[in-house]
Amino acid sequence: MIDIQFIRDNAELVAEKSKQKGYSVDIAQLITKDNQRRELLSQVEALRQQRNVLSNANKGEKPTAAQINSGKAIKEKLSLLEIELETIDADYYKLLRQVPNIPTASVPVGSSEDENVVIGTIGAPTKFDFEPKSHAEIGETKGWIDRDRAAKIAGSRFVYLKGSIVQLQFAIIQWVMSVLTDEEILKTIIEANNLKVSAKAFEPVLPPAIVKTDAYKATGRLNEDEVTYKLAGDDEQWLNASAEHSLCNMYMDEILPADTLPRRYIGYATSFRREAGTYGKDMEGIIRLHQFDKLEMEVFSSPETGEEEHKFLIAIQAYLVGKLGLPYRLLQKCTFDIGFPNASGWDVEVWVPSQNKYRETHSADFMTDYQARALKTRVKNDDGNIVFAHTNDATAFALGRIIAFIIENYQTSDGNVRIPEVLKTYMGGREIL
RNA sequence: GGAGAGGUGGCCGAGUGGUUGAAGGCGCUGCUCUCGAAAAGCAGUAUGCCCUUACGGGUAUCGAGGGUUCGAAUCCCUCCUUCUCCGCCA
Repeated sequence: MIDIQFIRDNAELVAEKSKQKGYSVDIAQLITKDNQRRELLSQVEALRQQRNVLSNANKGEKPTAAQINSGKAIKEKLSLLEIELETIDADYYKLLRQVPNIPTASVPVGSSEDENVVIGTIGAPTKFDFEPKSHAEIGETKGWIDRDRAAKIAGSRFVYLKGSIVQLQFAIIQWVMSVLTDEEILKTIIEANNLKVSAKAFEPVLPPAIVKTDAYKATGRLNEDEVTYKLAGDDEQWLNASAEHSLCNMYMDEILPADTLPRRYIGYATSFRREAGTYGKDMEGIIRLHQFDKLEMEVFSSPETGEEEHKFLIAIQAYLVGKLGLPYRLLQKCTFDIGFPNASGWDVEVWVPSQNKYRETHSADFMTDYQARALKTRVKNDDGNIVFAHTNDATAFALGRIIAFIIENYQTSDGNVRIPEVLKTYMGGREIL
């Protein structure tokens, strides 16, 4: 949610920025409801005051009939106004929640994903002196990916992953954990990118794979129609569509002392997505499945360091992909593409030989205080002031997809796949998958 | 899954219908005392929202939501959750 006071003071700006993100919001209507709400609220509170005065007047003694009658009169008036307030409240919050976050100044304005800006291209597209195969082809030949039997057991868009690539997945996990918990490595990334953040290590987390409705809604990421699976029965519970969805709400309704920030987490979770309406090349192999494993970074920080943490997470993503030896490019997403709760968003796209183009593997999302306001995650400063925290999340690796792209970029003419240098120690020193 | 007992402020803990936003203790902050510290004494110490330039005032919150009542932390209902025992299991 956005600060209502900010909307009152900057109605036109908010309307304009919402439009740039591709959302139409009736700010005028929101302001009207806000005024009505406050008017009614003061009436209700005045009545409640009368009620409190009356009931405090004769503590310990029996009230007179007259007192009871006037109490009853207040109660009747109050209940009518309270119902009215409830209705306006609902309208007000519904409108308020429709207002997306305001992009930061550096976000390019654009009206489609074509207007995302390529900030840098690192490494050249992999060259082969043979016709490269798709990861799906290689995976099937090697017996690494079995979609047919998974379809029989689980349905479409599930797989059995088998053999070496399973070990590869665990090698990636081990490597990422070792990088993100090593303050010396973090320091080198910070210095190389001229960032003003602490080198505090990330804490590894295995978060719940299931999220309750209220907690999920507060993240702003619950998408019932296209993404999120609801558990059967009466339980108000959903399957996690990303580790982020049970990480970002970890401190829901809490106030964090400023000197404990930033709090950085590296979460690992199996993620589930409906993927309604997707089609085409991405359906091949393991690029887009209903179930995949993901390493996700999440950072809670003070407002002062939120944007710098965002840059830090992007720098870490670049470090990780670079160390893996994959050709990639860095994309700053335009206003249209950054997403509803985002103030800024960047993607990493890795070169995919079989598709002859770069495909998204990572995204970094900076929410300013937008998500924290809905979650009521706050920071208590040393001077006692309380403000909303800033939240950042960023992919460390979406494992299915990154494995697919490693396979494609590291394939050899004899049909094998080399193991990236940084992962060899986690694969028993082997050279070939 | 079954049975029982709980959920009160940063923490412990009192409180079963009327100055209880909440005793008392701990912790924390400030002041007094001291060369300094400790001890002691005094004062302060939750969060949201509304009004207010400010000082301040109002209102709500005792796990969450609803109900009863002139009046609810206290009574009733539903849900969530913690602990203990049993069952089952990795």
